[in-house]
Amino acid sequence: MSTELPKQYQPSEVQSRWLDYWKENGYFDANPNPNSEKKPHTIMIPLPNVTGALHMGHALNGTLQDLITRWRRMQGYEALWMPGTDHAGIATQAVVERRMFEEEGLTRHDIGREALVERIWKWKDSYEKRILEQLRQLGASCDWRRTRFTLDETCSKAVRRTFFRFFKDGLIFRGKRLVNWDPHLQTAVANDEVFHEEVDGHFWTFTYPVVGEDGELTGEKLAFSTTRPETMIGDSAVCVHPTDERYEHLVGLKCRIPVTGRDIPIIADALLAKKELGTGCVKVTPAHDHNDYACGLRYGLEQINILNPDATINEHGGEKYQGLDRYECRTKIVEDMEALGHFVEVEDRKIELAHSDRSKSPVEPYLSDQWFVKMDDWADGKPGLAQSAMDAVTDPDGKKPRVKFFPQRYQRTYLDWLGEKRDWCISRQLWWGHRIPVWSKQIGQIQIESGVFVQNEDSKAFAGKTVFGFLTDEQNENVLVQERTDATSGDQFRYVCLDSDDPEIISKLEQEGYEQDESVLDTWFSSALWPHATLGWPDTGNNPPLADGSSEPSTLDSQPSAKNEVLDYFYPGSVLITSRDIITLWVARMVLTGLYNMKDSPRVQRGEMSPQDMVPFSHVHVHPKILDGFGQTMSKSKGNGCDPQDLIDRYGTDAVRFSIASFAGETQDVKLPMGYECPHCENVVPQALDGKGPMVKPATVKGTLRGTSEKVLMPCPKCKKESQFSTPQYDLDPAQPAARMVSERFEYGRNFCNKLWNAARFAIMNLEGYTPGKIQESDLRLEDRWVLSRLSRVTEEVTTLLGRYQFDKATQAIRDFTWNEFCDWYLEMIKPRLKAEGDDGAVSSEKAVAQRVLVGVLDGLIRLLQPFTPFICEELWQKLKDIAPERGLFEPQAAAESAMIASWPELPASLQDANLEDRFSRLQETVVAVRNIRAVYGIGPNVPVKLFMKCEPGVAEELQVCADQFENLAKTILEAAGAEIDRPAASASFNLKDADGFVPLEGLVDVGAELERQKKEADKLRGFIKGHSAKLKNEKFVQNAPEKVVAEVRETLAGLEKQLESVEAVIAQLGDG
RNA sequence: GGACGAUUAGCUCAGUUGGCUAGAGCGCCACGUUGACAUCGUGGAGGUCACUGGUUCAAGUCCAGUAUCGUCCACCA
Repeated sequence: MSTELPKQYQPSEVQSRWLDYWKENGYFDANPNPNSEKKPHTIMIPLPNVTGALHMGHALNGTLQDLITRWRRMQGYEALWMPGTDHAGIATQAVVERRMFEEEGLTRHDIGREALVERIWKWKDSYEKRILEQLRQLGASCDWRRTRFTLDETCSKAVRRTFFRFFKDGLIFRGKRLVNWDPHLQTAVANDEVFHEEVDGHFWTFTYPVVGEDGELTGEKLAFSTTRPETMIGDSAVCVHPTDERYEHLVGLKCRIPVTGRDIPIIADALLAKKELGTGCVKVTPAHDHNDYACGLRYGLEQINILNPDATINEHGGEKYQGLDRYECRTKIVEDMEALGHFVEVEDRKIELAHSDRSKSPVEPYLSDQWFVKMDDWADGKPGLAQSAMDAVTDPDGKKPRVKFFPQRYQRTYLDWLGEKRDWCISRQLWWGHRIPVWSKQIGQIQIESGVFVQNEDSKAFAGKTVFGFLTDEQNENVLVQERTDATSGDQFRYVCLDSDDPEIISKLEQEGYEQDESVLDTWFSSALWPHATLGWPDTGNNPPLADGSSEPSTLDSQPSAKNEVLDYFYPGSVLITSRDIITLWVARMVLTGLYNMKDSPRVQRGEMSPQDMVPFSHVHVHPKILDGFGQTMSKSKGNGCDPQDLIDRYGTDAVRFSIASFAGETQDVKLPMGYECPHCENVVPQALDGKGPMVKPATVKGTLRGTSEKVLMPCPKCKKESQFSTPQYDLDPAQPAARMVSERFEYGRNFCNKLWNAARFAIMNLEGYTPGKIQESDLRLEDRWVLSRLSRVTEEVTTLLGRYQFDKATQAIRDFTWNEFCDWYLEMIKPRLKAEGDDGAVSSEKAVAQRVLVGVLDGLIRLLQPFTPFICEELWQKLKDIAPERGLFEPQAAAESAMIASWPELPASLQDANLEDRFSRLQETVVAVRNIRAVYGIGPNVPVKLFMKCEPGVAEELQVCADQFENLAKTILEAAGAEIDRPAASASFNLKDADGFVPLEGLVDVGAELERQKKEADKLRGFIKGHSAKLKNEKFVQNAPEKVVAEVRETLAGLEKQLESVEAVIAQLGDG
């Protein structure tokens, strides 16, 4: 039989083979299994955006999810890891629009809604494919059959139903919101598409005349400052601080805007006005400033929009200003104010002005109509959506919290944000996304008295918005009709909300003059539904279709009633693994929509679960972020990202996974110094800070990547030859040489895999003649018992650590065991037995035992490692199966078909033997001490030395038992051990806690050097002794410290003194010559 | 501005409820390639635990403050 394994682990050969094997065998698939002992374990992927390829953050996120999924699967759970991608409205549309503009000079208005959406679908198809492939390459054991996309039919149904339910429950309202308006492109831009730039501006101070209670000017003037005088047209108030004595007497009066003649109230608001700033008085323009808007809501101020979409002044400017550009208007107003005698002064000032990323032109805060979901509680005190999600974490009923954060500190982020209960603006003026399922037409108009709101019983919930009437179309349960009046314009509308995409209903509506809302829903609206939508909700009568469109066969043939078994079985989910930046936007919303939508699901109706328990996951693990070598977030705009594929190709998937897991601790983000390896000369060019080195600095304009496909070629600083520099932002041109990313930190994982590989290689080479058989306790040697004790302990530890999501510690525990215990000691110690020949060349009985324990331990180790490094484990598992298909500790059993479906190791705790481990460390310390002496005196490893040990008889006996190991591990003959031993002449010595060792080195020992060495040792001991005895002399310590601690110090001190005594004796002898 | 986190060896990080001599990996130095592994082995050097106070018998660990760095959120008349 050939057991030839290459000397080095070759990941690329192994990886594709096992990916196919796992897939063919359906090992990743998870199916409802309610009638078996198996329990479900559900993880929903934090759906990656189809904006671009995956980066290192995804690699970390994916590795951890796969680790947990594989672990739980081995533990016997029906483990589902649900994959899928997010349409990512703004980001994706922006990238496609930008590319289209740069390559073809086209804007979306040139090609129209339908054509743009079609183009984005094509983009989505290509990137979704790439993303899923990247995940596969990482070894992700997702149930790929169930892959979902937020715009697919299953998810769309969930979106429509949720919106409809919200609408019906009065949770959806229409309101105004200030958006960042790009007048050039005539579109709203998201916050992250806005950059701030300092521009030269002016800071004017003007006055408004005060109007008395009789409506006449009092002669007093109120001074204020502004950088945007044109917004005067839209002022609704002037605001001062409530405790500002200068203005106290004016609050409640009005003042007049000189250029329009309109009177506005003088109000006092502590949040808006700051006494010490400027004149202490500020004008309030709710429709054109974010702070003023909030103030306007607090005081019920009129919101006056003064701009047309192209940023010219609208009808509110009156004859004088209407039609002027906002900047022309600014000049005009300044002139007019001056002419009217209300100008005080002007100074030049640098102003931080918001600019649109796309058009690079200034954006204006612009009041627009938007849809909202109410987050606040109900007027009657019934908890609203936000409160329900908070309760799931804080557990007000004193039961177990239903959602728990790991690490716990992150629950604060979640609670603080939800606690604000801010209404959720769900509409976006985009074309890529779920269209808002509401059709409307205007049915009239009523006059609304300026500045006064029409109040009704929902006033708290709908502050600033008004609801009139609520009709339901009784013939269609999926049609809701509502009539509402716009609180600012007085326009009356009838809205029709549909939970249907039935073209017949829609065309009927449109015939009657109804138009569908142009906006689409916020991306987070659909991703909030991810945990239940992917499982087929709201369809509770059928299993969700699989990704290829086929339907999943029922697993419950006996059950005649149709039901959605998938949703029933896998919801509520188990754990969400994500990064901290979406705790609010995503995690919080998944909890609240999950509770809301699932509160009346079949399991609740059947009484199996309470509505409060229908949370999407019971654990949230928040993992660290990946940073570059300078501690900066990796981002597109900085160009410092890394495609995980570079690392996978270079180090192997398992190495990348293992390294990543070892980085994932509870506190620190992961700093990854990276470099680019020149394909010509292999020189590694370190990644430099933004713009200061050979880092790929993608062509940027004002801080943002131009998402073009242009290839950047850069010369290597050493060999001067050009190559592409890899980045996740570009697809590498295969025709050009590429400098791909490397990072020393991944050698950790690569080296570990290689070590494991070689340990297994050694085992396999020594398993010739292996026969399965029961391992008798009495046949076990010291090292066997020790390795089993250690394996049992480590297994327990890793299991606990994974349960707490402490991946760094789990990784370290496994590595330490594998390398420093299994390889360094156990394998070394069993070599003699493996070499022992039996009679007639047959396998000797001691060899047979060694083989059985070895293969049993290796088997356990591979299983322990499978979730971390699945590929190498599968490879070794299969190799091991060829030579030892039946194996195991104590009782041999047939090995599982695949490592990934083998059971998670559980070793009896009775194997753990602290006393034996202590004895073993004495052996280790002795061996190390002898090796040390060899190193110090330059005695080669093959020159035999003798060892004398002075110690208690009991210790001596234990040393004698493992005497053969001294020879094996240190080429050392234990000549004698016991209390009566004296230091042989011309020997080097060492001392342990309970023994002194002497190695006679006739002719080899340099007395002077040895004396030096021992003196140094004595000094070290004296230092420790001083510290310890000082403690004991301190009465307060002896009085106050726990007895146990005092006793420990005494014991240690005694030991140290004894050791010092031995060393001093040696020194005395050496001194004598 | 608010919240959270970090600051320990040249680098990247561990360090449990305060308690024996503060650890690991990489890098460095010396030695070592005939049988698992040079992606290796053996041995070694290397730390004023950011700073200043405080609590305590005892502080890397707890408290207060300072400095620097980072993340998220809010915002910048």
